[in-house]
Amino acid sequence: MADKYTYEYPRPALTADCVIFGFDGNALNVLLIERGVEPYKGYWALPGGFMRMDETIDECARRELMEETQVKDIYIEQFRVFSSTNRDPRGRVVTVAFIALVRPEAHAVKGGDDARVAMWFNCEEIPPLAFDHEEILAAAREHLREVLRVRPVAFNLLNVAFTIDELRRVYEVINNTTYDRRNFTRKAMQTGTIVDADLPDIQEEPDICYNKSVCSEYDMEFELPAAPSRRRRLFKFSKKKNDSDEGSIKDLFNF
Amino acid sequence: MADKYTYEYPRPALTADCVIFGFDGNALNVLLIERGVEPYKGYWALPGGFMRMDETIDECARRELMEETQVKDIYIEQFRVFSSTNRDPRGRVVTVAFIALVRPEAHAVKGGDDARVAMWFNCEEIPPLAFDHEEILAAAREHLREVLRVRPVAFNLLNVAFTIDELRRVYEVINNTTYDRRNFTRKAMQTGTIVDADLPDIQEEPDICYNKSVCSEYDMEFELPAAPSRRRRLFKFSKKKNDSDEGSIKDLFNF
DNA sequence: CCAAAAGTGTTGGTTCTACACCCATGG
DNA sequence: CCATGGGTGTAGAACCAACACTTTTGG
Repeated sequence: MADKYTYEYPRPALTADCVIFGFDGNALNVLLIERGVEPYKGYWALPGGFMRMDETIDECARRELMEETQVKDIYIEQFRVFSSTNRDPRGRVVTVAFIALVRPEAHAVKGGDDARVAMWFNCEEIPPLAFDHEEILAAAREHLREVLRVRPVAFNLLNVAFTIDELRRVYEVINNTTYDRRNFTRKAMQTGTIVDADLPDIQEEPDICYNKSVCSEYDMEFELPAAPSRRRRLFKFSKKKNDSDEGSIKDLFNF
Repeated sequence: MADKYTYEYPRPALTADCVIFGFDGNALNVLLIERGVEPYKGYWALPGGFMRMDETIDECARRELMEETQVKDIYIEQFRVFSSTNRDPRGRVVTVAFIALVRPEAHAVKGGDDARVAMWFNCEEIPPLAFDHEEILAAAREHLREVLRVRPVAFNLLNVAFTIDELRRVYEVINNTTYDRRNFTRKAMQTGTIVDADLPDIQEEPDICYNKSVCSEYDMEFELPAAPSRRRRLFKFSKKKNDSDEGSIKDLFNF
């Protein structure tokens, strides 16, 4: 209870906040937590918490994420530090914001282990949030859009095996547009980023989490979708770049 | 001198480190500072420093940058937090890493105002660096490559008026490849991201710093390149997106 | 049986790549 | 006068956008 830690110069408190995105087959959702204490008691907020001295900020974010979702195999990446001097009424708190993408399997959220109430909200129907979390959320959606152009992250919002229409819907929701079904299908297949998932592939590797920096242990504790009753064509993500598309001009100036 | 600041829980120190990129017409350079004190005395390091309690981390980075380059109109953007528990032998220090892009005008660096020695290094010939700065630098180069695909940042490495070949060289150096001169020219012009700079354009706006989040005051204290003796065709950056290229399929899966 | 969703090809227009010569300038 | 760098066009190949009908499945 006593203030035990002293320093020569003032220091901010450091936290990690996670914007956890999920996809329910139609819309993009975000996991929020209801605050049980002041400040902002009763408001919804992004899950997050203080960094410990024996962990990195990424480990901190992953720990918070685990507490909320109970799922290991998750894409997570930091995207921005928020450090306005007045963003927390209790004092100087700097937060590192993360985005996390979880597969539908993890959508069943047990209330976090510290008795907080967690709930999924449609991205388009967000209640007022605590602190500057609305700003963080808006930045997260923008970041997700950008990163989707540069790295194949969409797959982390789907089960390992998915239909093309599910994938297309993810792209549509994130980019807030619509795509022609046939053209999308052709493009996705001929670029070689997805392959049939029916049979385990030759040259097998864990095809999970494609992350630049922070990368977790792989897990694969998922079960094949119970009884594929209808014969829908299932795909999975494939890392393979199919041709020598290095440094081609057509990728330039696509702002 | 006494330790005056006490907290209930331990807190890390928080710093901002800048990877300052410059372009000399041929290669990509980075501005480094020689450390005058332990630890890593005599090593080269990224410019950076501790955040004050009355500034954001972005203001901190900009302040450090100003001290080194004396230039205001600079593109700067945070890109990653580095927080390994042992990255600084003096204790727990978390750093927010930034990339900054400066125009050739700023290349003449006066040694920083605190008597530190600052020097430009070719990106391909970097000496051993202090702390984890080599890792930060490598991440910065990777980040620069990614952001170049998504936002028109290359122009911040050139004078406001530039030739197409200069622009092409910037792209080549960052992406570590080469482009056909004619094809690059055609693409750059027909996408409408550059326009002739000869005469001040209609519909004038300050065409500086194109930055998503952190954005500075504009300045424009540059002079036209002394005596354009040969008639080279000069261009400048133009924000204009020329057609309805929103949500087109061809931009997808370009990993 | 019906409604809803998934699967599939073609065509015309645009864009990409690969490639070589001329002109202007500076030395 | 020569060397260098900057400027410019075309033709064949690949890709993109727009478009409608059939089959399957679930209710």
